[in-house]
Amino acid sequence: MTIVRLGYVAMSVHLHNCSPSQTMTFAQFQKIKDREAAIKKLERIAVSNLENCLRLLKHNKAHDIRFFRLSSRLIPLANHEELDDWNYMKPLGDILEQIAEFLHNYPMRIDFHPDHFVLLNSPDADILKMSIKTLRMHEKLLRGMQIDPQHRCVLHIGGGYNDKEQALEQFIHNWGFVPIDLQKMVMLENDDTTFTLQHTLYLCEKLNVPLVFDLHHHLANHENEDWKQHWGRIVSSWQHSPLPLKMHISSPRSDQDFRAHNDFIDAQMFMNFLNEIKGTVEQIDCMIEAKQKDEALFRLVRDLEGYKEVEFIDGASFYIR
DNA sequence: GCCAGTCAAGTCCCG
DNA sequence: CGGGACTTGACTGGC
Repeated sequence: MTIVRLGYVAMSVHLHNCSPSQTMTFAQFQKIKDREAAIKKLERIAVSNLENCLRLLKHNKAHDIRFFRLSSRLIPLANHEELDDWNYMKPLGDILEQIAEFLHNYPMRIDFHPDHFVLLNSPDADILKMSIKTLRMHEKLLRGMQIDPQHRCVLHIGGGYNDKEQALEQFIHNWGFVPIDLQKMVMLENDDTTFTLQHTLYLCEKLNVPLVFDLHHHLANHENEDWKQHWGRIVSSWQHSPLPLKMHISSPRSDQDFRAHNDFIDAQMFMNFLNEIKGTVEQIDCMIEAKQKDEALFRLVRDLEGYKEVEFIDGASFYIR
């Protein structure tokens, strides 16, 4: 028997005017002559994004959802080199406190997936530096929400740079330059174009990092490997984590456009997977990555109600026997 | 009010 | 080596 908990990504198709990713580009920023006023505008956007996050968390509570990925675009231009003097955390104290209080009363697994330009294996020192800076922003936000930062940021390994083996070694080299507290935040995910499950396992085992298995990516990018042969290693990568094993679940948009995310999740595909792994872990948290966001989660729940081996605990988690 | 184009970022592909 | 595609959601500008 295994407990399965479902989550979704960053925004809701049901909540209107509730984007947690409102933004301002650097070009727009520069057009505002009064720099102080421009920074004030950035701060208003960031506060609004976090207020919308709180609305989303309340929406999650109303639907029993206890697993959620926050947008990584909460603070526009937070890491821009021209805004180094801006203390972006200063105006966020109050709203972060409100989120912390909400999460204290309704515990939820919160994590981040920093954008794909956070590259810890870059051979370019400036890109590595910027990546570490972005991880630091995530760490500050987690602290502000009073969330233990351990294993909250899922990253891809990074670029292939014409030599994957070398690129993996570069990751290990660069890891030494990542502060220990930021190392602890990281989880690694197999990607759909470059680094396969085996590549990712190699790094995860070497660096003691949990592996977030993305089944869809694996199907799009593998070298004759069967994920089932490696499942035990995936589970083991979580043995020192305070959090349950985490996965990404998505369905292909079409055979022609296989890598793109579908609006919804194919329930039969998901059940086939769960039937393979049930009993191997106590609990598994599945992040639903679908274009229709929370609606895809709700539809999946409805579809799963038809399976006899599924017994629902609440609106977003169930036992599978 | 809608649709097409633009904006961020770094990688990768093509010529 | 340079330009364009890729990806994603938000936003801007034209009509």
